[in-house]
Amino acid sequence: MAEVRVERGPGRPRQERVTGAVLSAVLDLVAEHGLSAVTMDAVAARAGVSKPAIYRRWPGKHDLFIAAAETRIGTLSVPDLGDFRAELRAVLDARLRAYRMPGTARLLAGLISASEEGGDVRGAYQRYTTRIMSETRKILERGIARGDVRTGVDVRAAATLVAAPMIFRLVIEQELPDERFAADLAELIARAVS
Amino acid sequence: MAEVRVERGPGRPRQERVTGAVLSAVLDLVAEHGLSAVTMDAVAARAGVSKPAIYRRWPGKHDLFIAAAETRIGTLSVPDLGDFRAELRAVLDARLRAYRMPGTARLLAGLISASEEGGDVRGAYQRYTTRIMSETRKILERGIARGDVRTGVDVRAAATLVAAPMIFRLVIEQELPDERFAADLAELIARAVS
Amino acid sequence: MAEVRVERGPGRPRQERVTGAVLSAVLDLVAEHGLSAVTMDAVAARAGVSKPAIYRRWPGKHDLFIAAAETRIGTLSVPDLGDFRAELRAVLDARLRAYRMPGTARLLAGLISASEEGGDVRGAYQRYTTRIMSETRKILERGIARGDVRTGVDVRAAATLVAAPMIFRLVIEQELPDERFAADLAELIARAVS
Amino acid sequence: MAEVRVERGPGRPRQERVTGAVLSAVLDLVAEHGLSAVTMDAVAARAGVSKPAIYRRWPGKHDLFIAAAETRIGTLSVPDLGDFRAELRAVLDARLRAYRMPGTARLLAGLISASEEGGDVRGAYQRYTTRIMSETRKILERGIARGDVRTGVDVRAAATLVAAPMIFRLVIEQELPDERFAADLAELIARAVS
DNA sequence: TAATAACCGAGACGGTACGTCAAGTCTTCGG
DNA sequence: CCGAAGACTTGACGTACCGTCTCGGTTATTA
Repeated sequence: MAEVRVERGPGRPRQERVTGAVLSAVLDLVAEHGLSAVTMDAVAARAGVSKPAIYRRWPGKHDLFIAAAETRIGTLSVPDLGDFRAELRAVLDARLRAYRMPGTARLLAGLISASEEGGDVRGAYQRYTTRIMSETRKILERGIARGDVRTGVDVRAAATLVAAPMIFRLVIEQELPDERFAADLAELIARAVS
Repeated sequence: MAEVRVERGPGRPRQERVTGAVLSAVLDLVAEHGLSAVTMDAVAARAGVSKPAIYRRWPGKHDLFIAAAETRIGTLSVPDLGDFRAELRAVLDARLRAYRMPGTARLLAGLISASEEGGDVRGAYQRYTTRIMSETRKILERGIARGDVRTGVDVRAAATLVAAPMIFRLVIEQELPDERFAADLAELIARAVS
Repeated sequence: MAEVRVERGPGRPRQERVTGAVLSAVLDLVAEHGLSAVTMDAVAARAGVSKPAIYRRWPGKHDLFIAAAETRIGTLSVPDLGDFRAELRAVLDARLRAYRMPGTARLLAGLISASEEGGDVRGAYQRYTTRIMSETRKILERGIARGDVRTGVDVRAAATLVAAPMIFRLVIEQELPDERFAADLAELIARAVS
Repeated sequence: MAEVRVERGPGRPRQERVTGAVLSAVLDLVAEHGLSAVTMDAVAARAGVSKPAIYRRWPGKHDLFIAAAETRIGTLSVPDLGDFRAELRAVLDARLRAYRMPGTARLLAGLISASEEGGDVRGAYQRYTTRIMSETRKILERGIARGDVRTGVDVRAAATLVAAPMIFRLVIEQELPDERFAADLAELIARAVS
């Protein structure tokens, strides 16, 4: 049984319960009472956990926040549907569902502010944004290979064109994007790259 | 003769000097030392002004921040250049110059977090975002009238498509947009709407 | 009408109304809402007067406070009643009536704190305390001359013995002195000095 | 063995160091620079302690001040000397020494103003004044039992007669009481009650 | 079986910023 | 020059949050 033993030092092991409870406490607080309610004390209280237990896991508030946000992305991988337009719709619809969950606008706002204020948070944040962009780049490249998408298209610029508008509507315009908006976007972007 | 009198109540009038000094102090501090350096005390000290003088003008930190950011937009009005693509480039270039000013990424991040945290800030913030979108809508409508832009295009969605990517690159991807990016965008968007 | 003109420089003369209104405003505020309610703004508002109008008359808050308290002493001069004990009762009764007016405890407390905090208030304050002591010294000296009071008695110490207990009861013990207390005091002091 | 356990709740216990340092900081500041120098920030700095640590122990400035003053009384208990006059001198001399310590006048002034301004300070202040009066009452009652003091004397009034003059001289007359004054007082009071 | 080490909740701690309030000065207008 | 109104500086107030530390006590691994 030694070969499956999880590597572990001496002493009492960390309780998994704590990690999960803290992350959902952050998400709940953001959704219910807004960014300013996400106090370390509030998180600890809500999670039924002590502050040191939190700081043992994340070095600071920003990192915790990003970790909590990360649980909300859900790595969608779009299968080859044989058609760029269809795959684009799949990506946008998946994002639409994610962004329409309660509190997402606040979550993104917190993420942005965390990434700007905290000096040591870049790594975690980069991981987050990269994950957002990657699926789009994949379908674009697949489209180019297939011939759906023009050869000259700059993949990175196009990916930004896909990812940006929905976040913009949510965070800057402060409105919940809807089906209609996703459809309009798909139409515009499909024309842009073909 | 009374009709040209500047409306003014009794008592000592507010000094314009103060308002201006405070707003630039905010912008300077953001650019030089980042969001977390924008302390009310720091702003007051930098502006050579007292804290109460600030709170007389803005109810809280968030409102002040948004007011400061508002001075950075500069209402560009693009003249009719006879061609949608040219006007689009003009808009994107203007924005590019504005966003490449030092500290703009931090400013926008602060703006977003302020708009999300503060309960009584919506008004000022709405004014801000509206101003960003309006010029784009104008050139789109002009293009539709002219025939450059196809009739079926949803103006609002298209305007979002113009405004979003550059802010996204700056604030989410945390990279300074460049000429090349602006050109790519113009090409993509022009194709999208024509 | 020129011959009755009070000597006066150029410009608008001071309105007597203001001085009186300010002094009573201080007394009213102390009596009704306590020491901490005596704000210069509150005084100005209550008196229907502007702050500069107050500062033209008194150099600072402490001086104003002492001036207001001074209006509450009322220079009693006890006539020769032929008997020290009777005159002592007259003095104590007069003081009793003054101290039982509403807000006197607070007034005295403010006076003490003003005299301790303000560096330039000593003069006005000395005038105040001197006035309190003088009548007692007079009846003591009259008693000595008359033979009611022992010759060896130190007048100043005895005067303190008369003045102190009632203020002590009011300000330190925080209780309203009554007839009974005045009578007990008179008895004790009369024995002490005869 | 549980019965000797010091009662202590969970969590990090308060550091006694803090409490002591704060109280002496208050006394030092009063003695050295006067009442107006007793700022919460100054106290915190002087004590090498943070402001919140102070507010955890005392609800406000007034309460802190009174607590600090309380450490200056020192419960003297006069032993039975067989003679009222001697015990009276002992009490007055003890008080004289206490009042001649530097800054005591300011301390008492602050105490009085604190007790009058603060709404929730009565308890602590009552404890303070009671302690001042009690020793005097004891020697009076002992004197009555012994026959030194006449039976009809109202103990409370007489106790006030003992406690009041020295504080009066210090705080109202603003003069340091001396040996001579104590002797005069003892003589007068002894005659008053016998 | 005992020792040891890391965990846990609770909560005090230093530091820093917040937004407010009062004192006293200054500036504008009008009388 | 006086007066009302009110903006201004200065500086203290009391509160909130962050991240750390210190308790008493618990749970696992190692000796």
